[in-house]
Amino acid sequence: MEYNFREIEKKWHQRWVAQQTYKVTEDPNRKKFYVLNMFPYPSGAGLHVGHPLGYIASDIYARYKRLQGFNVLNPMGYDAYGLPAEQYAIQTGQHPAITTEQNIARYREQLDKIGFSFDWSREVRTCEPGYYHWTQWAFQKMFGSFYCNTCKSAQPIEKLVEHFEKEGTANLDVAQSEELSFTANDWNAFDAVKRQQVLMNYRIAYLAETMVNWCPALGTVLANDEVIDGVSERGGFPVEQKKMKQWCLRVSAYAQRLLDGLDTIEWTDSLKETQRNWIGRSEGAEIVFKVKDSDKSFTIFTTRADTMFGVTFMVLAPESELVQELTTPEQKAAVDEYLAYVKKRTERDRISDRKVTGVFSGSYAINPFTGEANPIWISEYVLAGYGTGAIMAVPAHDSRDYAFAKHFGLPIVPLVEGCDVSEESFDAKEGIVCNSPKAGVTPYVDFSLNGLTIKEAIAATKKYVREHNLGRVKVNYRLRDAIFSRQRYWGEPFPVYYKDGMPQMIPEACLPLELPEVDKFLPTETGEPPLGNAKCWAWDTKNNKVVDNALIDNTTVFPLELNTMPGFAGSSAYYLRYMDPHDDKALVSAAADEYWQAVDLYVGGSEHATGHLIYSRFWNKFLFDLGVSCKEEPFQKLVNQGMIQGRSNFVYRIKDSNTFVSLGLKDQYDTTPLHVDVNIVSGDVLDIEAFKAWRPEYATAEFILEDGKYVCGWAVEKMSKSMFNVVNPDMIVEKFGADTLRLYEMFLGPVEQAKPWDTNGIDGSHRFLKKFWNLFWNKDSFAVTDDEPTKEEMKSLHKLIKKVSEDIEVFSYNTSIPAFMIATNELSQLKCNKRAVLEPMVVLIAPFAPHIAEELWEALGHNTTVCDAQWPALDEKYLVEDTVKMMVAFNGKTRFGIDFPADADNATIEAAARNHELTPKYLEGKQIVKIIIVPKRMINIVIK
RNA sequence: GCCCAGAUGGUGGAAUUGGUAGACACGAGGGACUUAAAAUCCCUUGGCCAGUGAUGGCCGUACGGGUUCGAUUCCCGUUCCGGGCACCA
Repeated sequence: MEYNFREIEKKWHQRWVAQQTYKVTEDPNRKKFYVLNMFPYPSGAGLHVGHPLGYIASDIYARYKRLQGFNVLNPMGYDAYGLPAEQYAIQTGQHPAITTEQNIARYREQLDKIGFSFDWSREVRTCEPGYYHWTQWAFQKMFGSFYCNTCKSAQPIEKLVEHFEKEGTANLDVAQSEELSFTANDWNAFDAVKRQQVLMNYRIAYLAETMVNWCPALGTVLANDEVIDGVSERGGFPVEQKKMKQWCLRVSAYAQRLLDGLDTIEWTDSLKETQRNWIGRSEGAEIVFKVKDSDKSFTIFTTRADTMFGVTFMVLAPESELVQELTTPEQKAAVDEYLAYVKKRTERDRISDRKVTGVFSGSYAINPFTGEANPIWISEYVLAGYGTGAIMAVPAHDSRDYAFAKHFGLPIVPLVEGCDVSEESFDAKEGIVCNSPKAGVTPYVDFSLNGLTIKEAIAATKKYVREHNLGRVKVNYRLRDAIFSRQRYWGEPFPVYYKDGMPQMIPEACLPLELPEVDKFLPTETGEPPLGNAKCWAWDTKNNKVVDNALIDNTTVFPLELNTMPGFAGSSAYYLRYMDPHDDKALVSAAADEYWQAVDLYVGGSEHATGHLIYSRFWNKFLFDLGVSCKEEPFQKLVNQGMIQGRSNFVYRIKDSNTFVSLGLKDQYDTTPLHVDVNIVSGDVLDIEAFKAWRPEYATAEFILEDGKYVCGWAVEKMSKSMFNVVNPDMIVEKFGADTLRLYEMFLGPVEQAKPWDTNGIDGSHRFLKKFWNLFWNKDSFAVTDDEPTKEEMKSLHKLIKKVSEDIEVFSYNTSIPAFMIATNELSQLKCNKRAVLEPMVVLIAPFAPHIAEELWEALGHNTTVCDAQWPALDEKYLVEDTVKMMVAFNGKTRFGIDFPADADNATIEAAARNHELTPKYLEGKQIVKIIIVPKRMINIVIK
């Protein structure tokens, strides 16, 4: 019987569906295991061979865990909201829901061919009301919560109101946008609108006028992680800074917990490092500087409190509110001119040319340590969004301050013994402090830092600042709050209406608030987001329903929010929804959450390090505070699959001709390399007829061949349509079968590593499956017998059990596949066709190649699927060797191995080594100095 | 600039974590079967040198040092590639 993969795979796909083989239910009697892939955005291009890599890797793990007796949750769904469907809608008028539906159908068709063990009954789509119900619900909960720094958790906003009623802002330690100060009496005197405004300062989901990354080409704002080098991540359009009223999530409140949580999870060091950088914790001090000849003062943030005696000027961010306050009338014209200049510059300009620019404000600040008056400058190198938007400049020990001081001729005072600041600043945090005044010399401070190390000096200064009320010790984070509004159509609508200009939540019982229909997907003529085109988009508070805009009276019927939520909203808690996907009472029931806990193994690309993987952790921590999720960290172990790159092929056209020259001869001509479709190239040899047919202009092409062949050049590039290097998994499945594809993708290299796709090697994997098949079949008869296997055959099997079990645990599939090949070859040479060996082999290969495993399992006479089999147990006794080969080395040079009984002791080995008849050649005229025996490995004989 | 991870044949990659470097696969070369092709099977395949030959010798894991009886593996320095952060005070 031949290995007919087409029939086998078709048969088992049908049977798996019919028998619901992969449906899972909570079962308290079985241990659970939750495997998850980052769900895909269903793009119009369909899957290429790179996409399934992570799915295959995790599917192998899921199947393995199941064979080990775990109740495995391995779901799949779609991150269905996204820009491409919306842009397609703008161009063609086709509703994004239709585009998305079509793309999902195509994805599903492609995924089904590869034989995954997904429980499709748990599929989620972020764009379905039953799903985004809970996205909206979570948003409302965030709106109704504030973050308490003392109890380190989110709390209902009502608690904060209670606090205000009793003591105003006294004794308040909470996360907030600005530090407000009012009494209980003040609060009680505020009207409803004012109270709402105040509460906005504390809510975890809040509306605020903020500087946003505005992308005019896309017509929307973007989050920081969606902007790369000053251009949009999608499309590469320029991004500018703009002040807009936006929904924000107070992610920054969770900065410390996001940082601490990293120590409790099994992620790669590099990914944790990326998140630590992104969170950007820095410990320092906030110090208050008084303005000279004024009652004003302002606060700066520094991590180098030890450099107080080296401050020679101050700098404000151009966007800082202090700029208007501190600019003197004489300097106003110059400052205004500078501000206009800064405003013109985009984020990209700032990054590309780092010119030293700035202007003097006219004011001076008094250094609280020395009493010196330092000029206050304004410069774009100070960022408004970090710290307090103002710094003290210490040019001797900060390279940016140094460049500024040199450019504007400001003084530079070094503070570290032996440092040379004539050419550049001394930024290192190592050395002994000098140049601080002797104790008692200034009327301002009564201590000196001279002689301390920098670290000691920082600590001493902080202590002094705290004790003398000059400021406070402060931890700052680079992590900013997430902008949560997008001016788009194809996203979750906010369950929010506006009354007196203040947002109100629609009642929880009325969720989900469904996305309305619009005639046009573009922004309105007045510049409002696409939802401004909706005719029926107003909230009737009497009847609690969406009604026609014409009914808006602002007494009972109010306008609804026109923005929608960003892409990360729907993907932030989807792993919880998979636990209980059809629950219409809760995001996830307590029982389901209690059973599945959190994702045990999460597989996906590292490109989500500062996006989805931060937002999800934040979102989950919030739900944890609410008691919805029982685990604080959502993803216990995370594996980043490497990207599969394309391997492009090139042909070389001789300039101004239609003649193409083969790779080896191209240097003799003046040629232009052109991408050629990799599907008409095999082993870098061009199929000339297919090439001529590929494009009309090549129909008359001529070729200069080498050895009768046209050899193409190649390069590794991103897999993309424009480079003609996209390899479609359907074609591979059609030609070789899904099992071959699965095996080959895993064999290609370590899962975590980026690697180019090269279809050429796939034959090897396919051949292996045929050999494996042929262990069971002899021509057309099933050849498996019940004979007793030999020890040697059992050894082959148990070596394999050991290797494969160990490899799967550490995701090292690329080395277990060779182990299968070796075992198959050994058994094939031994002509082993015994059930006791072959049956466990089928179970071992089932995670990797499930279709062939099912077929053979059935042929072995089982009437259950191989998925319900037991992972074979390792019996070490078959691996114990009778003899051990010890390597013998003379002065470190390895010469040969000698077999010893496995239980030989060192004395026996040493005696044998001394007397061994194989050694005289090396011992002639030499003397043994010592013999070192490395247990079970090596006898090292030192001779003289 | 700072942080993280790497560098092994023609190619993808192994190496029990300090013990015979190059498993396995691709590609290449040779052979068997065949009228032929496909398919299948077998042999060779890091480099250099010696030998008719079995075989033997030397070099070899980016580069330069070090530790060790012994280093792809550990330590120090250099170069190069990839990733993250970046006027973050």
